[in-house]
Amino acid sequence: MQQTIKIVIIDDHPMVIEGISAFLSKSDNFEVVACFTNGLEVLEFAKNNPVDLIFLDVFMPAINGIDLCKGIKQTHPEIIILGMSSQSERSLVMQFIQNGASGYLLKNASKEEFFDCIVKAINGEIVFSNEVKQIIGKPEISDFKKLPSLTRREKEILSLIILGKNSQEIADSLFLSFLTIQTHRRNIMTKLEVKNIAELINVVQKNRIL
Amino acid sequence: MQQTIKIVIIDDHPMVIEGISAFLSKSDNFEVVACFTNGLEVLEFAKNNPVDLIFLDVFMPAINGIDLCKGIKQTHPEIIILGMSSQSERSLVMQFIQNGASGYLLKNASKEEFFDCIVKAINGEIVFSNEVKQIIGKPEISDFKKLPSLTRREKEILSLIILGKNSQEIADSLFLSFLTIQTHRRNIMTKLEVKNIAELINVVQKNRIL
DNA sequence: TTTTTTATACCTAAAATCAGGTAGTAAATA
DNA sequence: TATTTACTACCTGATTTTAGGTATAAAAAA
Repeated sequence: MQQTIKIVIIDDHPMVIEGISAFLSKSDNFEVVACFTNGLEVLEFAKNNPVDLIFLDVFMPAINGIDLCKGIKQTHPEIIILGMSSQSERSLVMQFIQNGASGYLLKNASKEEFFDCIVKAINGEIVFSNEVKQIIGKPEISDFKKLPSLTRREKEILSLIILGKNSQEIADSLFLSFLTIQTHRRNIMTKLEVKNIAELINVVQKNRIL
Repeated sequence: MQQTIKIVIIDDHPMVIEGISAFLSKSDNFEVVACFTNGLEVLEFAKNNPVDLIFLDVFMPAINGIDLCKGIKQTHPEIIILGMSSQSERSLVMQFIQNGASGYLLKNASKEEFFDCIVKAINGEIVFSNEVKQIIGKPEISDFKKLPSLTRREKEILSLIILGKNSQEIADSLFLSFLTIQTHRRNIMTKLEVKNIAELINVVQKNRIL
């Protein structure tokens, strides 16, 4: 008989914490040793306490789940991390795995999926809940292109475009020439390979640029 | 001593159901009589079983929470409905209340907020979790304008615009004249009071048109 | 130090949107 | 039945975006 698996849950929703805890308490193999609604606290906790596995909500107000995953893995590479979110994009899941996570679950996963994923992840597998499997099973062409990086100025202008400002308004508010804005605008759209504002907004939202 | 309050939970996330159930089981006053991940089943259940209060997730894959709320209230006006979601917009909460809901909670609400809201809602109050109170406390001008209704054709064209199609592409795919699309386009933008595509997309997403 | 990136600015021209108008037919509603 | 709404289509003109080019100075990176 092996030891219990020590689990930490990080989610800004108390009810989700309560829900996962309730799930896991039904098995003697799992022990929830800590829960945090603020992601950063886990780093302190892990220094002083053994942790086997972390459930990590990807969308939290204070810190980005992807960055937190990276941070945890840097100081505690032995901890298994499973990402969670309500909806998901293929590219997001991939980014997460690339930052050291061992798997990704959608929050609509069943109890069985949770159990199954924990066990497999502990054994070194990369695991996904069923719906995530479907998502990552349908790769889009766009997923293979690595995202171009926008400069600070480009992001600044992009955010104003998305708010609905036209080039002249952006020029006025940034004290730049209208023509400069046109240039940046063209560079942004060329980089992101879109041909109009609607596509631009779609790409930005899908890939969480900004 | 009054009877227990019979509660139904509707959410497509098993873990959220588990979480709320765990919350509520800590008080003898509450009894979770049923849970559904598919919203429509509740209508059938309510025909044959007494229900005092329903927790209703607003965003579910099959049916829209707002419409479901309306549907439940039509056949069972005596049932208290509390809406839930992870994030929220003022206009959404308002729509929900207008459709007969007795309150709205964000899913990051604490156990205490849940208890408090249930009791007050049962006593006839309209209740909001703390964060929702903040949201609805900051009314925007746009919230006071009631949403104009778009026709079926307009919605169809709107969805294509948002996908990034231009007028000619939309005309081709719907077998209509380019000029007809221009007219619909103008009508849509006039109705929603926006002056370009970016603003259009913002309004559509904010108000969950489509 | 040389090269590349970033930010700036201008020119021209095509394409698309935005904004105003009118108008006929069919369907739904009062 | 009369009226309104929805859908269709066209005309004109102004504005804006899209797309191609070039170019310079400063900053950052190799």
